[in-house]
Amino acid sequence: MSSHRYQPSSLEPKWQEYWLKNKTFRTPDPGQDDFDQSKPKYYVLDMFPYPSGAGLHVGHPEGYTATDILARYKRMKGFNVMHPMGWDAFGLPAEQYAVQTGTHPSITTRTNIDNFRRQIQSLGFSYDWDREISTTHPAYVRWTQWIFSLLYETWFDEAEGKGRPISELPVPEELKGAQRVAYINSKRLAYIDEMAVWWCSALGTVLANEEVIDGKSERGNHPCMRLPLRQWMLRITAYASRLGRDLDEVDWPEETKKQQREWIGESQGAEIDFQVDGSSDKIRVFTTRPDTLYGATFMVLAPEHGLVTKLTTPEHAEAVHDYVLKTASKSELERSANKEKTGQALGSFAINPVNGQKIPIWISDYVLATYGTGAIMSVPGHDERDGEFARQFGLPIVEVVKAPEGFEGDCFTGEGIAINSPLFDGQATPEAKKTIIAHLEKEGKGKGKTQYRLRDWIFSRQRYWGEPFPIIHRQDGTSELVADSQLPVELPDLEDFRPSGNPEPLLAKAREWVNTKDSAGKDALRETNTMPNWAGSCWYYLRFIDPRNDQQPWDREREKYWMPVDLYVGGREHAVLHLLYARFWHKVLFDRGYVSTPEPFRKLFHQGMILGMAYEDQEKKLVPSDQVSEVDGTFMAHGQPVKQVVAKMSKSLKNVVNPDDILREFGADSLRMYEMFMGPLDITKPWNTKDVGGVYRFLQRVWRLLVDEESGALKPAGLADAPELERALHRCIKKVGDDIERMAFNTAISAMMIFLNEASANNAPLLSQSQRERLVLILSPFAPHLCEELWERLGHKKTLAYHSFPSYSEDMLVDDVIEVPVQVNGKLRARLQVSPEIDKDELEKMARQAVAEWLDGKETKKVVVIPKRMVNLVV
RNA sequence: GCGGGAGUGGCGGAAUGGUAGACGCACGGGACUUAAAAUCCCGGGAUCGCAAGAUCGUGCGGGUUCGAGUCCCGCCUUCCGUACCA
Repeated sequence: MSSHRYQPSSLEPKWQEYWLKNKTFRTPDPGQDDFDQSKPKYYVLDMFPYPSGAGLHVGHPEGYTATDILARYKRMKGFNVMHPMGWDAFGLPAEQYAVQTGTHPSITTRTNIDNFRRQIQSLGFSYDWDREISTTHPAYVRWTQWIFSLLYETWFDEAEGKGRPISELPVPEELKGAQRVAYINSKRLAYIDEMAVWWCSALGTVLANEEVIDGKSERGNHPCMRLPLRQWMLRITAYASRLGRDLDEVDWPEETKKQQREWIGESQGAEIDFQVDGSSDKIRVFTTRPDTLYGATFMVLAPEHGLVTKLTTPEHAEAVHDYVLKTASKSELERSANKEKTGQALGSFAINPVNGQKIPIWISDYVLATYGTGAIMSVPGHDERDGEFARQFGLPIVEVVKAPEGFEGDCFTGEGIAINSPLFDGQATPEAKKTIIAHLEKEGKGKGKTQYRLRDWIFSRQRYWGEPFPIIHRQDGTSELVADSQLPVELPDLEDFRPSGNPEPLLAKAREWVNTKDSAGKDALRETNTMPNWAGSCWYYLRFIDPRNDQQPWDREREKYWMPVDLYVGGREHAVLHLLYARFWHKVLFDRGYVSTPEPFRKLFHQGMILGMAYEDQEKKLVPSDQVSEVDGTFMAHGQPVKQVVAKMSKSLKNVVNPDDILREFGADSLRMYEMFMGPLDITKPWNTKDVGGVYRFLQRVWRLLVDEESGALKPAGLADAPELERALHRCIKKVGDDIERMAFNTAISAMMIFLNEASANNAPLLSQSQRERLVLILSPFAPHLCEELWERLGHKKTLAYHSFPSYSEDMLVDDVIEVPVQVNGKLRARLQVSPEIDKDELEKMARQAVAEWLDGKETKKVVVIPKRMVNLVV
């Protein structure tokens, strides 16, 4: 056995230590001595991880390797590269672990971070570790609270369409004292409101709308219910329009932009007031089809609507009460699963503002309390749901839009010509909308309105392991911010983290902490809610720019230089949550002059999910991998054959791949290479450990090409660049560079394998010193440990990380002889070896000769000759 | 229901409208070895044929084109997202 084989286990730690010790990847900032202003900047960011107890899984290194290749490549291309890593470490798992074991979340968090850092460093990523941050660190929490304070001190000026300091808010003069305070509070971007929110008793907290799916918590899948509670809210709706519009300006996947647009859910329409018959009450509705107002034959309120009790007549009271109770007890899932319409008449009537008709008022759970005004005008002739409801309960249907010829179906929901609408009969839908809106505005009965699906962000949680609010409640019922100089408000120590089962925040138990003084020195109480764990990730990309600044969240000059993030890589699961919240905070910071760009992330890329192998028995049930064995090429479990399929990695299927194991067997460079070689970065793909051997062998062959395995000495180099290899190398350099730029890492690796195959073929000439060096350089972003080692052995004293990426010349890309296919009637019949400079007529002549037997005696109708590509003869 | 991807060998995948299956895995054969591992070489889309070769072939059916995996129309399957948003 040769003693100088490629040994990642000894070579990789050596270089990881070297990089850390020499701070190879420290990034100088503007204003520092070693900062080079002449270079362009490149900020490449990973979505930072939540450091879970389970450690890294193979999905993490996928995105991290991609960004690392880009970071290393851009450094070699002469960019100042910002490439940081940190920890999104607040959140429920650490707290749930504390409930089970009594270990304080801060201890769990520290252990997990240490483990994550160790694992990430063992993969050789070129992060600037001097910029490491954790959202849980007091020096970070301080500025998260500072941004909250900024939100609290900002109001949204509709006229200017931007956030402004609360001190500039025009307050009506007649408002004094408590009224004045209440008015100001009602305009803040951070405000307290009582509203129906999702409460999850298993998690012991309320959740944001975005965190609840089908009535179950996104995390843990626990049932949630709606309760009216007093909560901190962030006025993200004020930015709805800009959050939608500015998506046009960023280079993001269309799917993601679309998801955000749909989440924001902008729709144009009108608000219309319906007078209640015999009462001064009005019911306000939102509709996107005000042109169908003549067809509104009844109204439907959400069961939770505030006027329900008041508008119920005594003879309907019992039935209405029953219906409201029934709705409240139904889970969201039951509500949406059952598409059959249910409802209950209230017994009272409203007046259709355009024709004075008396129309009945109903309640039904198909009208959502949380959208629009929680009430609708029902137009059963032109809305599917209203139509179903009307047929169910025998309510009148009036046609007010002419359906096109040949339209079949009960309900025409498209645009058409207005009929049975005296004010605008004959008008097309868009025109009719304008007419009716103008009419309603003149009468004071309605107005044009843009409605958003987006709700304000419920920002408080009742948990422990999150940022406390920098808020103090005074005795008189008013509140004040904790002074910036007093930040951060740190979490009190707590021993018992069990949820109380009621919506009382956990921090309320910390009596000594809660009791405090206000700025006037009077007894006061701290806010006991904590922030959701999105808070820390809303601005971490800004803190990376200036992570140790204790005077301000970041230096403005540095921010101007580094922002925006040039490339942001992370999973699709954050398409609406994190990415929308972060954009919102960024826009507020922009309006208030703290950042220089309206959008934080210029280009966004989602890596695909990595799935595991799984086995399916004949009943199509998945069998855990440890019960499966391979016998003569077929997979067997419990004596039955099973089929190999792909499925999500999960503990229960026993198919989770641990990067540590792969690393031990093949090394970090192979793991990196394999993750990139699996396929395109953005697609879902199955992990197959056997395939890692392929890239491992490739790296071994690179090693053997340069190093004598017997002696460990560098093999002799060729004296000059062998021309055929030189051409192949130029082609490879071009392909690798182009493919890195377009993030097609799999084909870049394939190109290097092709070059290696040529360079190590039996009759291949020796690589020259220059050729070896260039090979090492282009491979180095992918397999940095191996390449640093080879670089050193090639005689270099300094890291290759800042050496310029090899260049290629165009005329080296062309071969002396190329193969040109000849087709007859589109079918391949011959191949010609010709010079690329051959002229068209000559090529045609050669082609005719080559396929003479196919042309025999036939007349050529058409000849297509594409120089350097192909010849097609049509007979 | 709606929206968005994707369907190419045994598997992962590659192909600016121009030689389909690069590269890798697995598999088969061979070399080296006492043997194995490791390494190296050769071969693999299907069908027919001893072979040269021929025919078919990128989910299915049409179309555009000298030429379609790629573009257009209509389906099927599958994955992901979303769910009464007025």
